[in-house]
Amino acid sequence: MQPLDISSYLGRLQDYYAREKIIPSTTQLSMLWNVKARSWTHQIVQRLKEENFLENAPGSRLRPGPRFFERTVGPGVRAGRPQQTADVQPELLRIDDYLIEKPSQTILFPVKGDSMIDLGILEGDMVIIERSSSASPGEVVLAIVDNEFTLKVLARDKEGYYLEARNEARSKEYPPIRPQQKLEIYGFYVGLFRKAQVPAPRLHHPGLDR
Amino acid sequence: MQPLDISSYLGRLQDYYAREKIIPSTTQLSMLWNVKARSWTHQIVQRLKEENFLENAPGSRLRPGPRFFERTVGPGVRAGRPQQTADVQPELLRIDDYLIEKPSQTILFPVKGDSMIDLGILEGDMVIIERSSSASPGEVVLAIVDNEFTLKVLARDKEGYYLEARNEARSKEYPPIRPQQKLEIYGFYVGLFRKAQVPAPRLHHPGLDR
DNA sequence: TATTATAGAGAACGAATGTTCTGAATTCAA
DNA sequence: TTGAATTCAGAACATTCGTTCTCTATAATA
Repeated sequence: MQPLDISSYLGRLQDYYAREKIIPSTTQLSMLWNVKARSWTHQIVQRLKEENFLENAPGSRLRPGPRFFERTVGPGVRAGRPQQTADVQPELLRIDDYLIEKPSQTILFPVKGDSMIDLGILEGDMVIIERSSSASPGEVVLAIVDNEFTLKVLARDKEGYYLEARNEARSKEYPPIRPQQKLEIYGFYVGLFRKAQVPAPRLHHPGLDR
Repeated sequence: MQPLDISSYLGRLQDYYAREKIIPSTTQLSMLWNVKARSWTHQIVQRLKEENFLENAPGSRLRPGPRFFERTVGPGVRAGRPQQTADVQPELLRIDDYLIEKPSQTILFPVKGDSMIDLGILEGDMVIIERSSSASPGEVVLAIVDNEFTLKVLARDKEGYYLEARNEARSKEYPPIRPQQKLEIYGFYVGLFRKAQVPAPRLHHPGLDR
């Protein structure tokens, strides 16, 4: 029921917001969208508000609405190609919602070292930690050992709780950690995210290069 | 050199921003700060800009500056921990900002298989793909081979472009893929995120359990 | 006490803002 | 071909905007 194709306007605005972190005024939106009349820009904004991509902040300014940060999810990377013709409603996902359940108790930590490489946790990754002073064996936890944060798997045997690394290839370098007195748990691992490091730009590649 | 104690103003503004996700106008800032004169509000804003807590967005509006999201870690939490007093704890909602530069050209794909495990890309991860029909050798790309999406490393030799897996342990199962005719690139990998699978809940663990 | 910098108020102004109204051009089904 | 949406443009308006200027309090300093 939206005869006006709003998606191209929304896309431009989303890209703008990613750069500038602000929703501009109607006047500037007109320039961004190449719309001559502010009244028409206003109209488009109304549609975007109806669809919850935008909403009014105090002072009648605009801010991103609940759906503004939705990202489309494609099919599994080994499944078939997406059906172009069939108008399948694309699945949408908000990364933040997906990853974080309790924002107030969630903290991000950059990963150092390769002790958890077998779980696909690499140096430079950001792990998402939910604060908790307790955990169960088998969970990945952020513990405080010797005044340092360390991410390990919580384990337990007859002697009590201890911490295990997950790096089979270099297991000798990461022996189990048994706390001298008490084992302090800072939180448990709920997820991670990673920004690909840009490969060194290789110029002069005609053809397939970007 | 700042005789004016700016921190209380900043604090009110930070709280406001956490609620409303927007930096208000001078007029509304005056109300928020209980300042009668917009000129004085303007002055305070200038100081905040000098200290990089605020900055000007296009259209002479305000947006958070680089230091706006600094949070002071409470002394109780610190207690000799390896952390500075002031740490930049990014807003959790900004994971999306961190990962995605061009929202309109970005699509998420769930990963199936373990062909890229050496790069820490596991089954069940969500990879972030930026659309592009070209790429450079060495980049991780989402290509279309035999009508299927596949995530591989783009490589090139004298015979042309081909795709490589990254799974040393099972390299025989993932031989290089040489396209029969043309190699279609769908986009390139810019990052990923992962939700930890919850371990089977083990009940009745007194003490350390949650 | 006299001086001076800081903290705050008030008025004023042009520019930009959000919004509304009217009216064309275009599309599209009846 | 008629008529109705839809899409866009232009003008208009009251309000708010950021900014600047001048003018008091207050506090600290000499």
